[in-house]
Amino acid sequence: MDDAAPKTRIQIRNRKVILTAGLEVFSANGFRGATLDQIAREAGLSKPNLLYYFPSKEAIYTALLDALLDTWLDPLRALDPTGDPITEILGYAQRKLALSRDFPRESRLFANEILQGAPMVRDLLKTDLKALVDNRAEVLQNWMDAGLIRRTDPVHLIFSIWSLTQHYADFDVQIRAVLDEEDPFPGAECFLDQLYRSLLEPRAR
Amino acid sequence: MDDAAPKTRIQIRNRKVILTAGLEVFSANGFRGATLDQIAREAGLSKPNLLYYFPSKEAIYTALLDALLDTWLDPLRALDPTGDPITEILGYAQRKLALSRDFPRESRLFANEILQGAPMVRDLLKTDLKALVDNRAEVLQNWMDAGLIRRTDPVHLIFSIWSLTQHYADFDVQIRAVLDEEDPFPGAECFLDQLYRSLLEPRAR
DNA sequence: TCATGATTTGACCGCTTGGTCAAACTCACG
DNA sequence: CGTGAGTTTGACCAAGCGGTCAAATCATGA
Repeated sequence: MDDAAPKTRIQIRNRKVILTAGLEVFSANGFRGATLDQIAREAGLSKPNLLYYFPSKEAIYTALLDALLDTWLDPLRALDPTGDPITEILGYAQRKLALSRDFPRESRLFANEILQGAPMVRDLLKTDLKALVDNRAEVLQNWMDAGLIRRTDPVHLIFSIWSLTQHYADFDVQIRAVLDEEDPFPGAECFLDQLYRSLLEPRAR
Repeated sequence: MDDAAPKTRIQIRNRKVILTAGLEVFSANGFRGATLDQIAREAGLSKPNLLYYFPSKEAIYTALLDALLDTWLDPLRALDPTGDPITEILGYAQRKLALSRDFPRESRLFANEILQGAPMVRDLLKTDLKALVDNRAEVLQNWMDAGLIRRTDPVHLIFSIWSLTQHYADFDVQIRAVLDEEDPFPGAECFLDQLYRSLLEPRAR
């Protein structure tokens, strides 16, 4: 954003510590709900010390969001137009689900931001994200036109993968309250596989 | 909660006005992010006047959540064990989607609460919600055992309907940023129908 | 060793927060 | 009209908020 490359080892370490603490606190409380005191306590630093490494609360938040958005969309970018369609789409869903399992706080940070109207990233959604989705929807459309997968709305298909996978991170509390098992992810993997296979595999005629 | 039946017309009207304003503000900012001043402004009342009708900020919030939870789960309760399975499940998904279309703020209020760890409703989830889901999962399981729909995990099936339908309310900003059309709901209806038909309709053998 | 820049912090500031309270106002009803 | 319960609000409070600053401490290389 505004910060050039950090120099000393201490800077690198402390910026990392602060971002980790910020992720913890922002993802659990949203931007407005989080406080610098909470983040400072979580990071084991004093409040003025936070503001020595980041110019403001908002700077910590946007640094997190910026880093997040890239890695978050990588699985979608990785979808290979020359690969086997069903394998590619199922693989995408599984990679996205793995992100929810391994980085639930990142998922909740993003969910909080969108839920509250995406004040910081709305423009990026309309440009970068829209361009990526339009592009990948075209890949899906080509597969459908070639009869390799059944016809359906490609954009809603992408939405459904986002929704179903992120749900297991964002609504974690609800899922664990309802489910008997400890770990919902094996069941989720299996269900998603079955769901998208049913939807996409061309029927014998 | 603590309040008995309101008496005068003014009380009925103002409690309603406050709850409407509270819904607007809480759903857009979460509990911690919302302020009484915002709610008072939205309601057209003074801040001390809010606290004449509700004992605290939290009381407004929990009153909203309590009212919400009931209506939110009605479509699931309405699932008829004696009806046609596919019609019932598709109907449930469509009714839930209609809730997202017609009451997006309620959906976002709930999403905020869950996302932030469900501090106010966690116990209800573990008792009431779990009981309801267990019960409806049994209905689904019976349909599967009878061969009326294909076998799949009934609880993950319910999760998927929640996830896919609420997504259109909770991630509204993202969807509108990506989608070309104004109104995502006709496309969503169609997609969900196709998705669950593919998953559930028994295959010819 | 010292000097210099990087790092850390206690004290503080102006503002917002949820909430209180006494005083004022409104209104139905005898 | 009057009177008492119901309603409204300006002024206020203590706590918490994001952020500042000067002074203290630390680290490092000459």
